[in-house]
Amino acid sequence: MSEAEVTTEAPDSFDGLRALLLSRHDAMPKRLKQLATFALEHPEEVAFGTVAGIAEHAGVQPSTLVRFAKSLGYDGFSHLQQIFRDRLRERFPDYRERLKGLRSPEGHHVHAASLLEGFAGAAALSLDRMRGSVRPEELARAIETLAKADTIYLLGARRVFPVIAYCAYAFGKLGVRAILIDHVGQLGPEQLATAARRDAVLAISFTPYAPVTADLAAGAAQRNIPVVAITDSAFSPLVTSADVWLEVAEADFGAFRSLSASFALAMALAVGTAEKRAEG
Amino acid sequence: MSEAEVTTEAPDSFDGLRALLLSRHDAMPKRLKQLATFALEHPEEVAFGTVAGIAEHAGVQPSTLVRFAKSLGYDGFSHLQQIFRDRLRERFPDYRERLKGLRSPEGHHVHAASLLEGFAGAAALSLDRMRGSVRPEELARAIETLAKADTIYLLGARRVFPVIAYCAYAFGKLGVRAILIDHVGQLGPEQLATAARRDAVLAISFTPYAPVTADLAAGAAQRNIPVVAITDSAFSPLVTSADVWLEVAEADFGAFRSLSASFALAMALAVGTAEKRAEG
DNA sequence: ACAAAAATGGAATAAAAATTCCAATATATA
DNA sequence: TATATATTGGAATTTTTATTCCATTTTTGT
Repeated sequence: MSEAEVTTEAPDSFDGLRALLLSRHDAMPKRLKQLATFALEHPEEVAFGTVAGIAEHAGVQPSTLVRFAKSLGYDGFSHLQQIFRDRLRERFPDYRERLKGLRSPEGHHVHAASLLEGFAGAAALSLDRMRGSVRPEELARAIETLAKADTIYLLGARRVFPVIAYCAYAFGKLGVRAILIDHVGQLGPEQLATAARRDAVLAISFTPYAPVTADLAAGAAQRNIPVVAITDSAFSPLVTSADVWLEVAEADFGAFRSLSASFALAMALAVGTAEKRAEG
Repeated sequence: MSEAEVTTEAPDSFDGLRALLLSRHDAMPKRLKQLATFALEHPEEVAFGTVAGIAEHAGVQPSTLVRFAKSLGYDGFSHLQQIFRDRLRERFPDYRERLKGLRSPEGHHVHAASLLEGFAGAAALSLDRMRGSVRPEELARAIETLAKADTIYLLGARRVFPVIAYCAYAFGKLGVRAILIDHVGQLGPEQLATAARRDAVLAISFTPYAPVTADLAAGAAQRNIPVVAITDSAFSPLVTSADVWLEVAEADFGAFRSLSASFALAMALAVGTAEKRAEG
């Protein structure tokens, strides 16, 4: 930056800093831009971390952090960090204020926010419950089964379709061959027709169990294709078809159930499978 | 302290620490008692301060602070300070710590159960963070925008496709007309072509932003179709196209980010929209 | 009141962290 | 394409911060 520069900036509030970062962002050199993004995405890390630690996480050199601070008009990194710390200090009273605001009979803000709280709460509860219901040995067996398979067929419909769609993304990223049965044009059975014994099916279904999923899983089991199932109770139709099954009971809020625990479990299966394959 | 002591304490949560401090308080020597009181009255100062600074404010010697920490069973002041910092950071310090421990220190194999813990932890962390980043007024505005729309077009690709797919399910259940842009046959632009001013677009995109999503959202904005966006930073290309945008920063574990917070937010939007319509 | 043990203050030392500096690389300008 | 200019990486240095140590004071138990 040819030294100098800096003109009149160095905002002393977090909001001011964010504004400056946003306005300058496009004109910044690569590494500084990287830091700007990182700082806004991980403000607590900047508040508490050390130059070395933050630099590593953000993928830059320590010196770049100091330069970054100076280019914004601060004395050095420590000065910049102060802004982030001040903001965190303020957050406690802020939060209390916000809760107070929530109760105010101003109507819809309140309601919208409590909806969000409700869904977040249900998700957190589901995650917590899962600790008790998924047994490590079963999980390990499920991973083994998937790891041995040539191709993994992903089966799930309606409410749980998002989970299985995400599996397709994750397996792809991990280099594991997987086929998403998406039922386009109601071609589910045909999409699964090529599956053989050396493959495996990962099926997910919760009450009210979508008939397609149960039927296709049963068909696969009859053809001796290994089936790994994620479902919500021992009464699920998937259980009879499955070689290994994992139990997940999602909590609900209003009419809608969370999917958070299922996602976490699905991701663990995907990464576990990829790791297992890398080993052997 | 005749050296020794310490027995089995060193609580790793703030609440545990407070309990210990209160129970021991009466039996403590003068200066340590002074510090116990100070620490509980000025926790943020302990979280952010330096040994010298805190010592001065509390009216003791720096060495006393170190002694204080050790008498509670910690390695030293820095260790004690960590407890205070974790508390300020969020209410899930255990998760953060656990995540740190789980992150494979290179080549180290993480077994199945800790994978699951890791993903569950990332999800919980994301949910908790969302409390801070989504502002109730913005959420209410987003809901209003969607409630006014005739048809809602759902836009999201790759990693976030599951979220938008779930929105399609939820809106359908709730009797809200919504169209999922699923890009089958790369027909995304055509699927969105019928959208008009009286409609609205709900778009989701996180880093690395899928170009289609940004492009289609920008196109919609140019045609004066209201756009509600869920994204992860102010730098997102969606921000420029959006009439209202909501910020969600998902935590990651290994190479994969959680989607839990996004799901909770999407569900809140869906239910909020349906309720708003039912009202008037 | 006396000895023994504990607690304290403060300087000395060690450890950790921030900052500076310069050579190497990349980017823009003519 | 050549030259100037900006950017970056990384080691060296300085500064800050935590910790240790020991002499002195205070407290405790007899």
